[in-house]
Amino acid sequence: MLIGELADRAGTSPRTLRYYEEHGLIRPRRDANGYRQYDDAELRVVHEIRTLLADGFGVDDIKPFVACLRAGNSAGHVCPESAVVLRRRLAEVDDLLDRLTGVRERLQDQLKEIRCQMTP
Amino acid sequence: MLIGELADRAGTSPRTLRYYEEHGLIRPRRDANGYRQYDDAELRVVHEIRTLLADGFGVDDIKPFVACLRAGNSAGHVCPESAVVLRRRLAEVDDLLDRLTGVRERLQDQLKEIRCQMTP
DNA sequence: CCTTGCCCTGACACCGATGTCAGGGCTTAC
DNA sequence: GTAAGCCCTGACATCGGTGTCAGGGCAAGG
Repeated sequence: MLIGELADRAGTSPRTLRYYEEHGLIRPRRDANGYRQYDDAELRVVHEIRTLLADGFGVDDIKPFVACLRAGNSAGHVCPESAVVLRRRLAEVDDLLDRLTGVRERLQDQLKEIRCQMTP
Repeated sequence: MLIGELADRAGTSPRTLRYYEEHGLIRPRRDANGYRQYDDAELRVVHEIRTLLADGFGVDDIKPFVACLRAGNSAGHVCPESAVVLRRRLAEVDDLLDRLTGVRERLQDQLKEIRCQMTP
């Protein structure tokens, strides 16, 4: 499978796949051409990568998940190295949720204050 | 008051104050030197700016708040123009909270799955 | 032969608030 | 006169995933 086909099947672009490769997430073989050649299993890997990115992981965080999948596991998150990253990200998300909740309260208070001023 | 003093009092840097000016948030007078000259009221404005930035507003969003303060109001958020921005940001924050909550659930599920595998 | 369509590499653009550096001017104190 | 410390402008760097363009190769079909 060439890069364009994999990109289509994964719902992304060749540019993006080359970026993942540049960061060590995928390692396609090369045809005599120099063209990247992917086998079907890579589709699964790319899906894993994109799901994790969508959940706010960085490319470097994702490496353990990919390694875990490549090692034959049924999912990328069932390895201890992945768990470390999962826990770190969970802490970040909790932090973010706390701060956003605070922001939300301040916003609501300020909006409330406007309405009160309008009916003095 | 010169820029360095205002920066110190506001807990920020001259660079940052020049950036706010560049984006139309503050307009200091100039000494014969060319040096920026700020009066005390600007400290209040800078605090407002920094609070809003910390709550995730962009510099453009902040303009109505500053205008509201300058118009003699007790706070930057008590004007209808500010309310529009407040409501928009509140919607953004709600969106973000929803998505982060989803992420958090996925993370917890995956962590749970690891523990289950360890005690089969 | 020429076109079309895919592939390759390398590089710049984006967004937004801030840091930082270069190169130069003013004021004050020694 | 000179050193220190503030000020000025202008410009590039940051972070991260992606778009996009330039310049060039390869393959298949007319």
